[in-house]
Order: sequence, then C-alpha cells, then structure tokens
Amino acid sequence: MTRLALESARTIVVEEGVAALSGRKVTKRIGYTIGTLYQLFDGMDDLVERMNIGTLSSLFDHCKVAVEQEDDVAAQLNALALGFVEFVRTHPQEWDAIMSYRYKDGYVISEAYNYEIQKLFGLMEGATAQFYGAGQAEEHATDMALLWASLTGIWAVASSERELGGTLEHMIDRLVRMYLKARA
Amino acid sequence: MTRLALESARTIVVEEGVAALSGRKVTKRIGYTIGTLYQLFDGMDDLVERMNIGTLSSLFDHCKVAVEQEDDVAAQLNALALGFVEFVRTHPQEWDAIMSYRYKDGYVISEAYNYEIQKLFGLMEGATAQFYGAGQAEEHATDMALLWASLTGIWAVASSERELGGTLEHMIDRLVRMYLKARA
DNA sequence: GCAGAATATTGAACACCGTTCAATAAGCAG
DNA sequence: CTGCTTATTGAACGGTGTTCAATATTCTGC
Repeated sequence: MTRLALESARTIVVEEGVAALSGRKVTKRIGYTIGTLYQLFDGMDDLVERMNIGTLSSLFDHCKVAVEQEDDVAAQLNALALGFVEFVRTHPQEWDAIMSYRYKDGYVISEAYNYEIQKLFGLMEGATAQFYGAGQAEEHATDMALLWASLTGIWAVASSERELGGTLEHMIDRLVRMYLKARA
Repeated sequence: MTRLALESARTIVVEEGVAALSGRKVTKRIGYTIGTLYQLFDGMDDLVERMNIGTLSSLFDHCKVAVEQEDDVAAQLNALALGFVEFVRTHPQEWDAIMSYRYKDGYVISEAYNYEIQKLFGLMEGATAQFYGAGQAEEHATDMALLWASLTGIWAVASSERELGGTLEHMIDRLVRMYLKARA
C-alpha cells in the first residue's frame, strides 16, 4: 500500500500543489483511512520526502539521457541545463514540493535523499571534469554548487510570474555561456 | 492594530519559522482575538505578504548603504552580493518566509510587493549600468534577473545544510567574478 | 450630557488538519 | 478451528483558516 499512497500523494501534488496535500486526502483516494498511513509512514514529512526522492530520481534519469547524447563540454552542459528546465516545466508542482516544502524542526533528511542529490551533482561534475586539474576538486565542487544554485534559482524567478526581464531560456543560455567563458 | 499584528507575526516567524505562523498565535501575543485579524487583513496571505514587503524593504535599505560606500562596478557588485548575504544571514526566517511561503491559488501579489522587488533590481541595474549600451536594456534586464536568481539560489543551497561543496562566500565570489569576467 | 451612528472587537461555528492508539478485522500457521 | 500476527480502522485531541452575527467601544452632533 505504501506504493499506492506515494502515487496518490503525487497525483494530489500534481493536480493541486503540495500545499493542498493532506494525509486524509491521500488515503481517501485509494480507499484507505488516515490511520493506515501512519503505520507505513513516519508522518507527513516522511511521505513527502519519499515522494521527493522519486521526483529527483526521475529528474536524474531525464538529465542523464540528455547529457549522454552530447560529446563536447559545452553541448553537455547546455543539454544538462535544458534537460533540467524541460523536466521542471513538465513537473512544476513536483519540483515545487522539493523547493518549498519545509520539514518539521528536527526531521533528518534520509541518506537516500542526499544520494539522489549527489547523483545529480555527479552528472554536472562529469560534464565539466576536463576543466579541473587534479588538485582542484574543491574548486570544482564549488562551481557545481554554484551552477546548481543558479539553475534552481533561475527556475524560481522565472516561475514567479513577475516580469523580471528575460525569459527562462535566455537566462539559462547566459549562465552556461558565462560559466564557459570564465572557465574555458 | 495592524502594525502590532505585523510585528507580532514577524516575531513568530523569527522565533519559530513561517510554518509555525498562525492567525490565533499572532493575535494572542498582542491581546486580541482571531476575529479582529480578519477585519484588518484579507486572510493569512495578505498578512504574510505585508510582512514580506517589510522584509524586502529592509533588505533594500541594507543593500543600498552597502552599495553606496563603493565606487567602481566590481566593488559595488561585491558589496551588493555580500550585503544580501549579510542581511539574509541575520534574518534567515524572514527570508525563508519570502522564499517558501505559497499564496493560495488565485491570490494576486500587490503592486507594493512588486515595487520592492523592482527597487532591488534597480540597485543592481545601477551598479552595472556602464556595462550596457543604449540598445541593450533587455540584455541588461536578463543579466540582472540571472544575478538575482543566482544569489537567491546560492542562499537556498547553502542554507540547506547539505554538504554540497563550497561555502556561501566562495560561491558568491565566483558568481560575481564570473559575471565581471564575462561582461567587462 | 446624551442619543445615535460609526467603528472595533469578540467568540462561536464550520470544515478541515497532523498525530496517536486502543480496538477490530483479516490472513495464516499448526 | 485455534491461536498468533499483521493490517486496518475510526474516534479523540488540539490545533488550523475563515466567516459572521452579536456585542463593545469610540466618536459626532446637538
């Protein structure tokens, strides 16, 4: 039933947003009652986290095939960035669940979650590996964190429906170009 | 009383985070009851939005004095970025209220809110004006949106307490450096 | 000072929420 | 069929946002 519950939760998030997610709604959709949910999940935080892990995993899969279709660094980096945009555009609510949901004070994010994030970072590191020498691992990591932060920040700004100048694609393009110019 | 309520709301957000904010808590702290809040605010969205406007205004004031102490572009841009970090570091919960609070479907953000955002963009545009010619207004706007997105994204990543490589200051430094190198 | 109008404040009501847990139902081994 | 184990229930608790008729208070004109 946990699989059913996670699917149900995802459907609600997709259709109404993570703010509209509730345990009772999740169980009602699949013919269960609220009590059952709490035998299988350690509260709503756990449910949302496990759903988010699934989203991150899908994002990784999507980006991976995008990157693997390219050869040189510039093309790979562009494919990665555009792959991210493509995925988030088609799963805006699921991405928003990742970005805006706040776990209860003291809740510890699972290793599985951090592993998915690491997978995504690995993709970026792989694409840009040739820019960094043996002793530049730290610099490399910093740059990847910066790129990731910028990517997610760009989406946040672009999806805020305020006219802040510049379309999503333009910003992405300038970010990648800027990085390549500064690095290559 | 609306002033009192906004102060009370801010105190709760600072002490417990925006997720712990509730109308009854806000009014109880100042000796009122829940009914009163709804005569003065058009629901919780309105209350949060007006509180967030105050936060953005404070952020602007803080960044403005930081920028005005510098002369050349590079120094101004650095001051701006570090001013942002400084403010958000000292007001993490209030900033999180801006980033993670989700307004109800259909709620329209006020002009006053968008104006505060515009003020911040104006600060960035002022500092980088000399990089852009007469016909490059659009390009300028795109770049500013990108810088803003990156700045806020960097904070989101850095404050997520996952070790994703690179301290906050390092990322900020590399972002500004990257922009200047690509532009100047 | 006082009547009346305008404004401010209340608190109960409604339908939800997350979370817990004793009680029940279902499935299964011997 | 009995007992044991697992799955499921649903009531209970203390909270939430929101509405609104009823009550208090303040202000205005006389």
